[in-house]
Amino acid sequence: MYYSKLFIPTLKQSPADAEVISHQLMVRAGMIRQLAAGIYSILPLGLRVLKKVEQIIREEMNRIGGQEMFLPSIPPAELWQESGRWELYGKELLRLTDRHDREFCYGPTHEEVITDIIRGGVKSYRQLPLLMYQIQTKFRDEVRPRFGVMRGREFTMKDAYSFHADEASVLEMYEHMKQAYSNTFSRCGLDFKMVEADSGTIGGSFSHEFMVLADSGEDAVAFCDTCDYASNIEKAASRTPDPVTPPKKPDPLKKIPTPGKKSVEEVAQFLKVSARQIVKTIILENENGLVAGLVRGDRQLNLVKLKNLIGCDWLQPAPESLIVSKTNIPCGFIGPVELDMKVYADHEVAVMHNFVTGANSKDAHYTGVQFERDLNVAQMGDLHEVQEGDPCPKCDGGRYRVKRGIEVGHIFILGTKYSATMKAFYLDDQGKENPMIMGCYGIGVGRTAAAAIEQNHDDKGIVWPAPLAPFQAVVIPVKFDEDRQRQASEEAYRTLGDLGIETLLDDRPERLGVKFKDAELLGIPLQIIIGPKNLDAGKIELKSRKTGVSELIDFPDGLQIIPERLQNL
RNA sequence: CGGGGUGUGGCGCAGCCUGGCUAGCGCACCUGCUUUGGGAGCAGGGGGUCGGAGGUUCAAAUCCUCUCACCCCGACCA
Repeated sequence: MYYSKLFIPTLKQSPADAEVISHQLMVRAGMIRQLAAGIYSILPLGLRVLKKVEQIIREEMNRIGGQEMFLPSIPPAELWQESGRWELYGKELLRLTDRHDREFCYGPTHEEVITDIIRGGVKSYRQLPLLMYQIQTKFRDEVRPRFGVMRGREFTMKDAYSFHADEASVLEMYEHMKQAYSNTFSRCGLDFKMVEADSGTIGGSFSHEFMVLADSGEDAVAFCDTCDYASNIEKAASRTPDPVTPPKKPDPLKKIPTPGKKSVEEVAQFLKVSARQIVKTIILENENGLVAGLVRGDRQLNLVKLKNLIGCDWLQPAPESLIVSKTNIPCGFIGPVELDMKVYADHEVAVMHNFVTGANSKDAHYTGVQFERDLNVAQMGDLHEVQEGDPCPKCDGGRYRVKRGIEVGHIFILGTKYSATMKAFYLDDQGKENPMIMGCYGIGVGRTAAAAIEQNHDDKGIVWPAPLAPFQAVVIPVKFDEDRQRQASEEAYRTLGDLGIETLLDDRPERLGVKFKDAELLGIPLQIIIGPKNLDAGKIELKSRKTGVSELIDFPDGLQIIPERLQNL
């Protein structure tokens, strides 16, 4: 395409409200424009990239037997009431009312709709398994949209759903999905990790996230430096600590005045002990009231782990006002000894002796606390968040590393959660009715593109992996209005087109520097520079965006090597 | 939802505290001349309800009240 005919509004300066690099560059490169919080217009150049991502996803979904379809973006409330999510989903679900006062929502995900269709069309185990998918606009009324298309409210998502007659079948599909997702993100040129993820109430280890490693990621990924164990930090298991031989004569419980010393650091300094000798007591609130979580002083409590251990519906830090009104103990001095609520202890705490805790009264702490003797613990488990350097739970000698990640894909097995409540039943070979077993699998299309930029950019702009680039090559004449250069440029443009290369011809009457800057900002993998001196010698210049290395090639025959060059980008 | 911040041509900003004359600067845009292998120079030009509403005042971008939008920091998610 001819650059002068396209709408590519590039900017020299970043918009003030763009925080992360991918957002800045997508705006500067003329790919997107913001319309409202978390709502973006996708401009032609941006759409070309999204279509590339979509096409890769399509090919990988089709390869494992996925069937593409397109579901309504605005489903009626009844389906959601039937599944129970009309109430459960909360404010993130954008609710709409039509002229007849009927309720609808803008679909944030489509389990209900697809389950409704499948239950009407599938009656026999012979029709299973099925894998259905769509690529469609979703809307989630996020509390805090940010980072451009990385966390928009309106966004494009590939969502897939599978239906099975038995567990083995869904597990097999799950493995296919892992492969398809790995292929997809590899083909997008991304450095990613497949990690175990919290599967919430569904249980089992059947949930994986695909994380693109990038400093701007909103999630943390913990992975072993030796074996292949990797997990979202929310779920990353810690190694069970070795038992510690108790001292022959344990210290007695002693109440020590610690005026004004609230934090672990303050108490440790004041009592001249290490943070590892202190036990932190964190008060949380769930549907049944207050509970306490215990972790070592140098650890952070992992809320997801504790929630899973308790098995409650929700769990959050209790506000200080609530704690004080219920317990009459000021924050900073709470401890597990004779605390009037259920106490859950991290397994590291269980092997401690002679430790320090709050004394449940203002300006005082206990020393010489003994786990067995002094505490009444409801349950113990792995409750702390792992840190860089912690031992790997799966292999000997391995150490955890922790990095930031962007969640671009998530797969999990749903089981019969929707099929049971929505009565999606099939008849098995005994003629018996069973709920179908389901899996669901999502990829954020725009987020994948943004993640690609986070991983592939430099101070000049985007450096697209060739498979995602809006154009694979750009022909840059030094002066387009000079006859010989124009003819050579157009010939190069045609030749590349014949070779199946998507090419941009920069025919604008701009100075060369401007054309270079734009080509670099846009991140087009290969530049073909056509100038008078090189033409005299029958040559043109081929320059790589990524390496900045340029070489002279014969014109026009040398153009034939370009498809091969692109293979390696 | 809590806490903080910002709204001034398409983009980035100054002006506001201490009201005052035609609202200014850089980039971008239009015209002309010169220039032309790394974001050109000169000259001329177009474009702004100063987020919105109300108020104070002889006079409001500036002060007051209300309101809307957007951004940033904390619990959810592709």
